[in-house]
Amino acid sequence: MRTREFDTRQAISNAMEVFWRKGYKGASMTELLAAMGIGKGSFYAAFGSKHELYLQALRHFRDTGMLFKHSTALSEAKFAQESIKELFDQLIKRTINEQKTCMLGKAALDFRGQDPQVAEIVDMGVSQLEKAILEILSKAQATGEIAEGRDLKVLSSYLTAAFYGIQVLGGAKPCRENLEQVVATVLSIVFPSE
Amino acid sequence: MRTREFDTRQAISNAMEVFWRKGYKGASMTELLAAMGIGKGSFYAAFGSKHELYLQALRHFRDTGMLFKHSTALSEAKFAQESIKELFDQLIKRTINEQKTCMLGKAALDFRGQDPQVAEIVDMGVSQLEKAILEILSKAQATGEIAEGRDLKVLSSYLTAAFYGIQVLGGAKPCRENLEQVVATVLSIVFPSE
DNA sequence: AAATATATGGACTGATTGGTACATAAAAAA
DNA sequence: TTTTTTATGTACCAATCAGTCCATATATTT
Repeated sequence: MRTREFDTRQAISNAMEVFWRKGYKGASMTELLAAMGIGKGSFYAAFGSKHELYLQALRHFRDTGMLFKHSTALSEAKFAQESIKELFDQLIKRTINEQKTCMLGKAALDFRGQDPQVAEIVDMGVSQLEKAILEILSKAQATGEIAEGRDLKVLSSYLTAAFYGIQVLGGAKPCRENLEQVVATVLSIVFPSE
Repeated sequence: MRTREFDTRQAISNAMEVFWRKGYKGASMTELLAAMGIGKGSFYAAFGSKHELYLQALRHFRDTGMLFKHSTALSEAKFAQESIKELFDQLIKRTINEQKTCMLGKAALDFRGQDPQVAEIVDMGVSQLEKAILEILSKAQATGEIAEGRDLKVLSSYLTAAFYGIQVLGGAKPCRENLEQVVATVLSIVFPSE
């Protein structure tokens, strides 16, 4: 036996960064290998193919809280409105400053109806976001912050859609003020002011 | 002189379909030429490069009402709510049935901050959508369908964001019923029921 | 009808694509 | 220490990539 000289997790993480920035087709093996810091031999022994690596990178993105950082901290905030606001604030910051959008959302558009494996990962990821939001809203409903009788599942889908819509709008027109106003409008239906 | 044997506009339209389905990198010249029905010689004489063709395809998409069909009919509907509802209904239909999303939105994510030429076309296209929505809302405000004092610019940005968000959500989770509920939620803030 | 000018298709280019084969290196097991 | 087993780097592969070149075809102009 001979031990592996690289850290698989770290390699996937580095590859993810490349896929995130350049997309699947845009990322060449040469570039990926350079980012991972390994040679072809090691790569194909460990991962099998570029496509397989991409799936791993997507899963890594989904499972390491890249969608929204500090999700637990978010859901532990006192008021749901704060949590959700914070989620969108982070989103705007990333959209404007880092010019990065959710890798899963991009994958959803790139592979729509073409790759069942990608579809499953994306579906799970989006469901995860919806579920996290739903949990926040549920607590809020329990404490009276949100009125009884409102359909929280629909609301969390609604917020998820808004989450992605803002990324596309921000990609096309990176104007912070505009995005903030849109967010305020989005939230006004979840948390009416009067 | 020798006259051109193909219709430039038609060729661009055909190429657009390929780019629309497969993206920039995903569309090979071989495929594009086949769709356009011309040879390499003619192509490079007429268009110069793949990138140039892509820009033309994007402009074509933007300028031929691919975003939402029958835009004039939409804005001539009696009630704004009907028009906007129709816009989103068409969107859901296309998202679910044809699995096609707005080419400009995809371009915005694919090229964000990387290609100024693409950025300009996308920006114009999105502005065009916002403007069309704004016009509908303006008429609605004039007739009292929308209350005075509401910021229509923000509302139209909000609806545009929703427009794109629904495409991503629908790409990830193609469930018609869910999308319809989300649309209902989106519209409820623009047109409150009571 | 001859001259001109441009469109056309196909052969060809070098670079790059993702992926394979294999000889060697090295660590664990014996 | 020797054997075994796997990791590694490199040379190599066919296929495909976008793009060039050019001889030929064809329409317009004279």
